[in-house]
Parts: sequence; C-alpha cells; structure tokens
Amino acid sequence: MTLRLYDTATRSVRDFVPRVPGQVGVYLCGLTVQAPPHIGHLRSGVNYDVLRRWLVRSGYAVRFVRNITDVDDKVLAKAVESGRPFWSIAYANERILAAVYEALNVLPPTYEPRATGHIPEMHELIGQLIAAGHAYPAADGSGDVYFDVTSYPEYGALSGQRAEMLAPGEDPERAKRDPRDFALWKGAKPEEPEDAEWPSPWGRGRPGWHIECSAMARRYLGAEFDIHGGGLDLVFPHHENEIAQSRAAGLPFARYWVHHGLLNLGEAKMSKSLGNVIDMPAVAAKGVRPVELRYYLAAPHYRSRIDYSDEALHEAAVAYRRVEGFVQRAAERVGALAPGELPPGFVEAMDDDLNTSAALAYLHEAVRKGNTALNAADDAGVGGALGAVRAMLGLLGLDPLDEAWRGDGAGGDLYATVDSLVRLALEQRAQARARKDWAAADAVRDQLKYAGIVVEDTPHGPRWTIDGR
RNA sequence: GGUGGGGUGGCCGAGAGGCGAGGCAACGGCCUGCAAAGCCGUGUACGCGGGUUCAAAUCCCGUCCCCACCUCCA
Repeated sequence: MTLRLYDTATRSVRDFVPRVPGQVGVYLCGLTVQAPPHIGHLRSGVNYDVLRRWLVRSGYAVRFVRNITDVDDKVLAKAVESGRPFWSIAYANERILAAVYEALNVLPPTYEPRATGHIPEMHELIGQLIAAGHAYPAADGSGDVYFDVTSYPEYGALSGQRAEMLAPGEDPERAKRDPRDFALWKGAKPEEPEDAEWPSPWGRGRPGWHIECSAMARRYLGAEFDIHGGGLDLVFPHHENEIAQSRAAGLPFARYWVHHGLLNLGEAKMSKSLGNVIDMPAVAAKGVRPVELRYYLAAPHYRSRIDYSDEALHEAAVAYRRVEGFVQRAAERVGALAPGELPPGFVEAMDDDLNTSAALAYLHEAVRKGNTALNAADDAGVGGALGAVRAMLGLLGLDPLDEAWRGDGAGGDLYATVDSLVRLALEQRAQARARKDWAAADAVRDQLKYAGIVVEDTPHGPRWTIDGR
C-alpha cells in the first residue's frame, strides 16, 4: 500500500510517486501577511502539517517550503492608511502567524521564504519569459510587465477555465494586450509607498502576485518538484498563472496539485475581506485550547468544506478530551510509554488521500480497548493501547504528551501548587468517606467543582482535573 | 452564464453496489455510597421523483437546493 493523493490537475486520485526516490519536495502557498490569521488559514497549516508528517513517517526526506507574501496591494493599502512602513505591518503579522502555528504544533517548514527577499529570482524568471516571447513590458510606459496568456496554449488546464470565457472586467491596466494577461511586474505608482519599490530592468516597481511562487519554488525545490499545495480558492487564477509562468519558462514545475477545502462561516467562506472571521483569540475565549482546535481542523477530510459552528468546535473539543483522558489515565497507570505500532487500518486510511476521518475511527477503537483494559487493570492491554494511540495521535500532531502542548494545558507552573491544595481537600474528603459522612464528602467535591476542579474516583484513588480539560 | 464540489440519522462526519466507520447528544444497563470517568446496549440516515440490478446512500435519467472559483483571498 502506498500513498495516494488527489491531484487537482488530473481531477483524480493518483499513486504518489516522488520525482527522486525517497525524497519529496513540497511547496505550500502560505499567507499574505496583511492581518493576523483566522482559523481558515490555520486549517491550511494543519492540513499540510499532517501531510508532511505522513510523508516523513512513510520514509521520505521531506523538503517543505511555505512562503510568506509580504508585499501586495492590501499590505500596501494598510501601510498608506496607517502611516506605517508596509514591511513593519507584514513582519508583525508574520510573527503572529508563527506564534499561532507553534501553538497549534504545526512544525516549522524547512524554509519560509519571503517574496521581498527574492526580487532577483523574479527578475531572472521574467527576463526569461520576455526572451521566450511569453511576456512583454507594457507599451504605455507604466513599467508593468505582463504574461502573454495567448502565447501559452495550455492556459486554463488546471482550473478548467475556458480562456474565452474569462470576463475582461473593469481592469484599469489598459496596456494589456489581452484582458486575461496578468502582471509579472507592476510599475511604481505615485500613491504607493516608495519603500515598496525595487529597481528592475523595466523600471522601478514591485512584483506581481504570482511570480514569487514560481521563483521561490524554483530556487528552493528546483525546476521540477513533487507537490504544490494551497487552498481551493487559489486554483484560479493564482496556481493557473504559476503553471503558465513556470512551464512557459521551461520549468516542469509541480507534479501533484493538492488543494484543501475552505472553511465557511455562515453562508460564506471566512475571509478577511468579508470580515466574518474567527481567529485564535476568539477560539480561546470560547474555552477551546489550541490542541482541540487542531483536532477540529484535522478531523474532517482535508478536501471537504468545513462549515464553522461553535457547536461543532465544542463537540470536537469534547471528543478530543475523551482521547486525552485515556492517554493521561493510561500514562498514570503504566507510564508515558513511547509511541508504538500504527494499526493497519489507520495506515490504510491515511494512505488513501489522507482520510483522517476514517483514520480517527481506528484511534477511537484503540481508546475504547484501552479504557476497557484500564477498567480491568490489564496493564499489558493498557500499554498496548497507549502505544498505538500515541503513535496515531503523533502523526496527526495531537499527542497530548508531546512537549509541544506543555503550557497549553492545566495550570503550567501553578500545577504543583494547585495539586497540593487539592490533595489537602481530597484528604478531608477521604476522611469523611471513611466515616461514611457522605454529606461532608460531597461538600468537598462540590466546592472543588465550584472552583473548576473535577474529582473522579478510580480504583487507584481519586484523581483531579481542571474542568473541561 | 462557464468550471468544479456538495446535499448522509437530533448534530458533526467518513463511505461510494451487498455486510449500519467513528464522534457528540439522547435513552437503558453495568460499575459507584452518590457521582464523574469508563464499558455494554439501543437508531431500519443517506435532498426529491423515476429507472437499472437478486441487491443502490453508492450506478443511470430527471428534478430541487447549497457552496466555491471565474476579481484580492488559505
């Protein structure tokens, strides 16, 4: 059994065959850092983190590149509006993004190139395209350089757009030979910040949106690489244009195109421009931890749409806590055993286009078996289940025992203090129970509950957890 | 209008010709001093109408609704 992935270019699930045996190059379109990320963006990060972990466990050396778009219309508009340099806005948002990814246990990419750091690479590519007759500097002296769509017959193949159907729109850039032509380089405009201009053979200006990805993928992954990923909303025009630029320049480019479904809120996709956004702080305010958000984002198949709801998010949190509860109880019983073997069904599900939903069925089955073993004081059974559960959770980046989640959970360094206080109270309760003074015993438990601490009696004595954790 | 993807039990969510994934909620039971947690059990779900088939949520025809992209967007 080998990994199979849905490839947007062929609209089919294909066996994954790496270009070079044992190695995989992945390019993921990251974010335009015009604002802090919302959970829709985070889905992208989580989905491809799962893909990456699965590739690694499948034995591949993975080179994972995710870019940062730090110069574009919106960032510049914000700069003008706020009077701050565009790069300070981009960088501030980039740092927030990095912090959120870290909180979600999304592994850092092998490299995270910024568009502004790759202007020469873009110039080189644009130069090649012009030389090959696939691009032209605008005749109006604006300094714009456009890709000539008509020079590339394959245009539209990825997205299934028929060239002639594309509406001209009220594009002010009149110097295009064809309305579908897109900007590789944008000549400087007086109303835009001067610090967002770079010299080029075609005059001062800044990159068009699409060229950065072609240039950076080439630089870090080579002329041809394995997987290119991004959101479904990037298929057209962004990815279509990337393909056109790269192929027209003689680069084979990506072999597989992986696109994830979007996250909707209400009737529309969550979007910065629509303002219907749930972000990390909003999730925290709902009492949902990052690890639980990750479970929520990773549980549905990556290509399906998620219609966000508080109920569904909460439900996912509850489901995760059940799994987490087992891991904790099991670890208390038999120690934090290292991750063990993956159940074959889990592997099969993941190999089948990363079917995390189906894979989770095996996780829950193992948890159930483990809980049964726990009830029966069957330590061997507990250990076996714990190993499998940790292995599965680890691949999804959800192992509660993972260092990454430290500080995410109950209390952090206050834990020891709270623990000693709770133990004191539990000692009182134990004494009351010993003399069968149930009222007094329950009063202790109720007061702890009121303070947010849940007490459970187990065959090995009482244990406590913070409510909802 | 063009392109692509959907409508699955109270909710979330896989599956894609036969044997009711899984989770949440609910109900019953076991366990418990009572709980909690856990375990066991309980549901004849597949937008609607036809058809093919021994068999259809899965295939075909028709039909209704939803979403994304076609303009910046994960």
